[in-house]
Amino acid sequence: MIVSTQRDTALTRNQSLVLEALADAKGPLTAYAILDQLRDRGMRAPPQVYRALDKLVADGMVHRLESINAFVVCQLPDCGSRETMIFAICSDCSQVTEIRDGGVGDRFQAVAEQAAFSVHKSIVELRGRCAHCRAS
Amino acid sequence: MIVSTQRDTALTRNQSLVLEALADAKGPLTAYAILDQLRDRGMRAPPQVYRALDKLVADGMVHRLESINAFVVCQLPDCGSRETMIFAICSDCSQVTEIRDGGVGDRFQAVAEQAAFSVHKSIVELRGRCAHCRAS
DNA sequence: AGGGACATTATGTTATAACATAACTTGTGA
DNA sequence: TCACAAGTTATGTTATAACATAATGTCCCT
Ligand SMILES: [Zn+2]
Ligand SMILES: [Zn+2]
Ligand SMILES: [Zn+2]
Ligand SMILES: [Zn+2]
Repeated sequence: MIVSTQRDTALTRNQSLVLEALADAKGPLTAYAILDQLRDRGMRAPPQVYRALDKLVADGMVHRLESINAFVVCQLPDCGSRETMIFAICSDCSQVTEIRDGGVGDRFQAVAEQAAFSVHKSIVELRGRCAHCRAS
Repeated sequence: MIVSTQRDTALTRNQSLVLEALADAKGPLTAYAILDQLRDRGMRAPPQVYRALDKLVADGMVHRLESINAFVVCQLPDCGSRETMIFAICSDCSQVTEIRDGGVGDRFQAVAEQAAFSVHKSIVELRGRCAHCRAS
């Protein structure tokens, strides 16, 4: 039921539907899972979902998890910035914790500089087990 | 803690072919690109390539790049360990530089601990431009 | 103001490309 | 004959190309 976006133009219907699906989900969803979930609200084909996701990701309201081909709603404020985020993805329950850590980004810049590489975007995904799954 | 790899066992024919293809390539290759390249040497279907890749990745001789669904031959010694590697992937020419940096892994452990998350594997992929592409 | 002409943006639809694995069969050597 | 590598077929999963239509905005002319 989250609708408010500080950053940009108002969301279109499809964008709102996709964002709502992700916000209501307990964890990340694949594009096709979103599609299945929204079929009875008019979503019919992959491009509709992917186009909505493109916009939401560009605005920092949703993040793509590269290692599991899935999408998760942003958990932190001000993710439109280009700052490095760390995603801790539980291999058991697939729940995601989003962590902001400025130091990591600085470190990447430093090591990349040694390799004469200019960093535009950093992808950091930690695979492991969350506290809940370790306890059970 | 189990750290044994099958590195000392000889590679099978398909494994050798796939490793050779990746070693000869000037950048990462997708599984299907490898398949196409090896058709005239007997490779016929995706499972053959993926099974070879599974073994080479498990042994640390090849790395999977999650953000581009491609594979690259290891550029550093002793990658069978669980140490964190950083992959700098040029968005222009797709060439990859593999960087070892122990500090980053320690940092991940620290921030994950704050979130009660136990890290098993770290994925770090930097997207940007290599020196050569920036110059041209 | 009102109404076309045009551009722009969002959406819908079909088809297919690209990536990955399940399931089964066959060969091969200890 | 048992295990395992390899081969084969089919299918599942993720993502985009290509084209068509609808909705919206913007301009100019009357
Ligand atoms: Zn975020
Ligand atoms: Zn968990
Ligand atoms: Zn390596
Ligand atoms: Zn380059």
